[in-house]
Amino acid sequence: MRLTYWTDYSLRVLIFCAECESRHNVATIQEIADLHGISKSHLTKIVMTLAGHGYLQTSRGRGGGLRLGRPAAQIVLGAVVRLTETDFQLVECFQDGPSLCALMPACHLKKVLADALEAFFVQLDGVTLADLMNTTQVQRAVLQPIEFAPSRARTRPRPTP
Amino acid sequence: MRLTYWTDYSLRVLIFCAECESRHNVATIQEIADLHGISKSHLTKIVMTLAGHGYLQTSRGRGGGLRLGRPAAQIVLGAVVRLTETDFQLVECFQDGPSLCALMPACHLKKVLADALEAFFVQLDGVTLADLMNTTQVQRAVLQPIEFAPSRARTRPRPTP
DNA sequence: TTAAACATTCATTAAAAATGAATCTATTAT
DNA sequence: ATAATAGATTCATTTTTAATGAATGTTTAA
Repeated sequence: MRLTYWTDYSLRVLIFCAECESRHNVATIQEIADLHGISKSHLTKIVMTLAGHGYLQTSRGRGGGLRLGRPAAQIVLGAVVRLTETDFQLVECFQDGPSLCALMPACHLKKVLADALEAFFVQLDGVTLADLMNTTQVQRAVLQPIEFAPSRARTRPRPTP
Repeated sequence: MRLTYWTDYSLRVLIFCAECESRHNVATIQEIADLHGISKSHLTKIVMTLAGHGYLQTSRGRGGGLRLGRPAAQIVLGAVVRLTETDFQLVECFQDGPSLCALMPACHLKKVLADALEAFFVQLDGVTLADLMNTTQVQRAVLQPIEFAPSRARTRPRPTP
């Protein structure tokens, strides 16, 4: 039960751009990539997805860069996550088509889990990018990237059952 | 944003056992494995985890098998999923220790996502195994495994962004 | 006209989940 | 007793897919 780093970075890009926006600045892919210690080309793909759906406006050439495609207050987190995350098949029975699980179409599990997932998004739908920015600390982080982001710790500990 | 098949099968085992329970039967790992087309040894590990936490009682030897460790009405889905799913790090900033994301500890993202996750579980905490069994269709599926479970379709389509 | 910055394509790596083979141990029906 | 049944354990492997970067192309403004 994770979100992907794709989604993670998508959100970070938006947060970064929202802060730049408030300073009437443009952000660049390079500087965001540097801030988080990932490659420009990888982050570009993430940016392109966001731009393709109107969350960002990009401009090329000198002085180019990224700005929000709409006001931060109109960027709903639930919508972003639904976009960047592509796989919501919580369990097998979420799949369309002929039932794969031998218990299907018997049990209520699918509906129960779908409701839970819905509750997850209802919560996120109540938050906009602007809500995330109500702190001066973000500003500081964007203004002065204090330390280079260390290499990610990717270990997912699985406690012995 | 998936649950693991580990969790999926865990739930199926409980559903199966709940149905057997209502018929004063014991289930065996072998028959559940056969029903879903997976190996006995793999399913055994899943069963052992559930048994180790009191959700199942196992008995060896002839006539042995599985029964619920407590009444179905007392088995809360949220608790089961919290047990079987081991990784709830939605995004990197969920990690303990020194902040990895350069925006930390600035933004509210962690709290927002944690709230959404909480909403997910609140929903699941409102459902018990017994709630899943309120259908005669489950009974039928357990009684007459009509067709052998086909090999799983594991493809996760990722729509081109 | 050059440097900056977005854009695209291709290939690779790494992390984890998913899974099974083989084997051991306990229990009970005969 | 003992053979058959069924859970329990260990070890290794396979699959999947996310994560990532190299290399290269295209646009635009200074």
